[in-house]
Amino acid sequence: MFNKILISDDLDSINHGVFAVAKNLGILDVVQVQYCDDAYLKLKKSFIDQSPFNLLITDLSFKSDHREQRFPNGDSLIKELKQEFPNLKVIVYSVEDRLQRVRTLVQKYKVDAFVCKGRHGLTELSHAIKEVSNNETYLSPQIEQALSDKSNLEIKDYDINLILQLSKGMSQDEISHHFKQKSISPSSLSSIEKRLNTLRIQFKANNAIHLVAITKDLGLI
Amino acid sequence: MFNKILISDDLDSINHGVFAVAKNLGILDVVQVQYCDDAYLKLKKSFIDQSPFNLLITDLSFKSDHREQRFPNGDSLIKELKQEFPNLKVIVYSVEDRLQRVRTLVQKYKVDAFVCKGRHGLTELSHAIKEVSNNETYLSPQIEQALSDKSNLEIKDYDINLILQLSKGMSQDEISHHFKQKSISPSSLSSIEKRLNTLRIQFKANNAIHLVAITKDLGLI
DNA sequence: TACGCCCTTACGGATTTCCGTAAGGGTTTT
DNA sequence: AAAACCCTTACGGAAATCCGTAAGGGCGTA
Repeated sequence: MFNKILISDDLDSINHGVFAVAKNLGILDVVQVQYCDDAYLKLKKSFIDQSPFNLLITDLSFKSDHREQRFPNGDSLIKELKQEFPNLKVIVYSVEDRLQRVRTLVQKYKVDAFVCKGRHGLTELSHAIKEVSNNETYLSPQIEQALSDKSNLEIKDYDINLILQLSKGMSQDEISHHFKQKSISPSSLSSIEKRLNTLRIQFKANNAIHLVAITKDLGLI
Repeated sequence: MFNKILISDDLDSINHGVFAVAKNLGILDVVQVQYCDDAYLKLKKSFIDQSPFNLLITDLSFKSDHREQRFPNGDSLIKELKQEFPNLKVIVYSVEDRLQRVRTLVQKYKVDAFVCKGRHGLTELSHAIKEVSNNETYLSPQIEQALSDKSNLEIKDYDINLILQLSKGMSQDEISHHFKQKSISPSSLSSIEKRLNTLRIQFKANNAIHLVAITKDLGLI
């Protein structure tokens, strides 16, 4: 079991519960922060001081306020940490349960567990901590399928970027110019039309508006 | 101060903290539920038994699971309760901080306080309980402006419905037919175009796609 | 009543999106 | 090497959108 862990969540109400769970598992050294930047600094320092944290439990979305932040959300923090401290275990504790989001988190950033805040979030979190301490991974039941099989549509960064530009109000023609300028390929209007067409089919969208609405709901953009 | 209150939030981690706050204020009878339907039943019963709850603290969004629910979210629960038990005080405790959403909650449903879950959510909640017990209302600082002045664009239910249909993939022509069938006025294609045009201007949207994306972000649809 | 104002609706043209076809280039298969 | 395949791009027509103009009706005010 871990002996020193860090909890990062902007909501004070949540920190409450997570702290209790950690203490319940017999973890003595439990530190809490409410900003990703604070989490980073505390982790960095702990490694320099040769008394590193073993585990980070973090939320994904953090409300922004007056404090200027280098890491505006959990995603960016995790990305940096996993590069700098590959041995640090990371558990995501978030309300996020959209498969696409979970998938990128787990596959790209290699988080060790993903627990959904929910009616039994704390129970699941407790399981997760145990599993991760045994070098296993853990996913909340409702998102276990996120990694498996079919639903694994091949959506490339290009596609996401494309839909994102659309959602920002650019016409397909403007996007074409924009891509040409940034030398993103394919950039011809025709190709963009074609790509959007296949995306519409994949997502069963009637038109571009529908496509944007759907992918927004999925958390893809 | 209240002597009997009900807390309704699907997240176990949150209930933790809210419970602590209530107890801290010296409230003896604090009951927790994780479903809106349970909240409704407990409230109903308490009134029948002549020992009514004085206050409901509830979240807005509840994850749906296997249990079929009459009230899928806090909004619908509040709407019903305020009709049936006008004397019951209601505090919303939610991460929601989009002004448009707050506004309809406060203006339409007459909730007594709206507290945003945040870094100091529990502190604010404590304030709110005190204020409401003195027949005052309370809004978290970051949303106080929600009720005041300018930002009060006149967006009617019709407009929201219109954009909603758009986001569901219907063409403007289809929406026209749909409205005619449901005798929603105006229903002509021309009027729909016109209305969308003014909405685009209001929201500074370049086109319909942009409009849907913006209003989705605002929580309007 | 007459006038002005606003809302609904119709119409027409410019622009954009949607969708099929097809040519050219690169890679893989046979 | 030829064939098959995939991807990018071009083109053209149908459909939908965007946008201005204008006619008619309801309502309040002078």
